[in-house]
Amino acid sequence: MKRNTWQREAVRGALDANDGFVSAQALHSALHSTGSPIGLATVYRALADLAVTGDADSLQSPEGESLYRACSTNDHHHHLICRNCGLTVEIEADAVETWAKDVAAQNGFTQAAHVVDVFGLCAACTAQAAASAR
Amino acid sequence: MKRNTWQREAVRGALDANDGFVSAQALHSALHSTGSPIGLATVYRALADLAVTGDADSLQSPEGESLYRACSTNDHHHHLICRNCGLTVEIEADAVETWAKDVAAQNGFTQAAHVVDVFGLCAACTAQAAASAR
DNA sequence: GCCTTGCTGATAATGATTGTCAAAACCATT
DNA sequence: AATGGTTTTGACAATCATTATCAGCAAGGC
Ligand SMILES: [Zn+2]
Ligand SMILES: [Zn+2]
Ligand SMILES: [Zn+2]
Ligand SMILES: [Zn+2]
Repeated sequence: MKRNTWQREAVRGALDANDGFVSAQALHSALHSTGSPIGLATVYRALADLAVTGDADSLQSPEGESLYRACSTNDHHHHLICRNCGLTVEIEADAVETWAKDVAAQNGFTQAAHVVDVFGLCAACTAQAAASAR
Repeated sequence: MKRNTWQREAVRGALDANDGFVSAQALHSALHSTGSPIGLATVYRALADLAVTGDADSLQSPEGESLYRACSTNDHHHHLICRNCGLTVEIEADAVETWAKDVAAQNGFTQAAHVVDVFGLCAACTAQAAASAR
């Protein structure tokens, strides 16, 4: 049976407190900075559990790191992510869903899954970059 | 100036000989099995170069490993990949291109890039899986 | 409160990738 | 073809994220 521990709650809470996608390491650091003595391995385990149950979304950063986020819905959706500050916008794209399904079927593929993420610079970071370049 | 070495050619050749996406480690093993004494670090460097120049496509496997492939075109495109045997189909999706651009612009994002990959089981692997399950 | 058993955390282990740097290979020039 | 400045290579160490271990702790049913 699955038990309830304060550690699991702490990780869930830390995820909720973060707006963008964060790594397990970053979340562990954040928890430590608030005085929590939670272990790193436990953070990894909790995040993996949350991802399995659908309570957290996960994706691979372009650098190959696993990032997690507590999204507002557990329905299938995608993300628009600022590569500078991590600001994340949840996006739905029925057109992309059907396209992915169709392209797989047309090529004889089954059990299709897809990875669709958009990375860019948010308006604030764009302005900041322009200012510092001046 | 960039020099031409047999190592670079060997990596390019090994990539061409492989139909699907392969990891640097796998490519190094493949080269070794043919008797090539090329070093692992060199394979990593060559692949990084090929990716920068656009001669190779790269993506992150769902497990976070960097995979490379020599595609038939250096134009922007995406991939449908068999997660069992690695069979890869190059796919174009103008609809997805415009969608990605639009969704970024509508949210004030600039310098947008996107990651779009479809993973599944190819027809052959699907049949094989069905047979072994019987 | 007791007991069973899942959970935690310090630490070691793993595995991919990158850094180091002396030796070897390129290549324009002589 | 030999020379020399520069780049590239490769063996190895170093990093870094993630996972495995495993003894001790604690959640929850009794
Ligand atoms: Zn931003
Ligand atoms: Zn989708
Ligand atoms: Zn296949
Ligand atoms: Zn595209």
